[in-house]
Amino acid sequence: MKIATFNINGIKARFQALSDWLDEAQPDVALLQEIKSVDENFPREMFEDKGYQVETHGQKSFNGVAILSKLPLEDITRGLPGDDSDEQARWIEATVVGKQAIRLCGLYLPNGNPVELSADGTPVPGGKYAYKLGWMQRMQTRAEALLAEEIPFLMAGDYNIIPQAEDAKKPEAWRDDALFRPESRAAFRRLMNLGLTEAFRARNRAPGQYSFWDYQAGAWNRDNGIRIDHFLLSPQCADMLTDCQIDKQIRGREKPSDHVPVWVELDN
DNA sequence: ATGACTTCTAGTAGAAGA
Repeated sequence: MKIATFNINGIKARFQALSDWLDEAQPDVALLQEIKSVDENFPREMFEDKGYQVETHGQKSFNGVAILSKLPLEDITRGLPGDDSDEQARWIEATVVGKQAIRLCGLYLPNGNPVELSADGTPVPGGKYAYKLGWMQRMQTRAEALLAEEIPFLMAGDYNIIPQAEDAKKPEAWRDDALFRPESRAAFRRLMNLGLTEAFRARNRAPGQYSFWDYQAGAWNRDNGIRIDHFLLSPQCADMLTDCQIDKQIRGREKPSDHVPVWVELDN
């Protein structure tokens, strides 16, 4: 089963590019982020015509996640548990039913900039960086609950985390950024230290492998990128991993997203 | 260089992204 994640940066602006990529890459499942659309305006028929079941968790203007699947989806839930006051659409779960069922978590982790710190160095409560770290703590709690079930699951999407210096062309430029600060990377490590496998690094140790290039300052032409779109696999899911790749060439096309798809192949 | 691009919503600028 081929499962992909793709931050499309707006479904209206990316419809053609997404459609073309689906036709070529033929993922069984696509986890989408930043659909920037309410559920009613998502062009679901266009994907249903390609054979996908479409489940969205949308929001006006910003954020929004979705799952497209050629295999049946069950037990769909929307929103990351742990804070009923959080209205941002960044999390969707479903169980994809193949030979073995896999619980899918599609996520759009908060960016976290600008970083605002109190005098004691802790994030200012109510600020964007505090929201990011709090969101990651809720994600940790959700991962612990799923691990306790001992089922195959994965958490994939735009993490807005640069895990290591080798995941950025210019790591020094990101030192104080919410994507690379020690607190952000530590929270990502805490997830991995639960026993989750980062699929790309399990298959490829090469530096300079990126999934995002800024629109500005010729970042793509200079290969000035960062790797921030990730798959974390539960132990039972990691057993099935046979491949993980980044569809880098997509970034050089007409009217691209600033992210490219990342995908795993699972033998399930 | 509190910038460059691109998206969204709104309605001619502004917010947000990373």
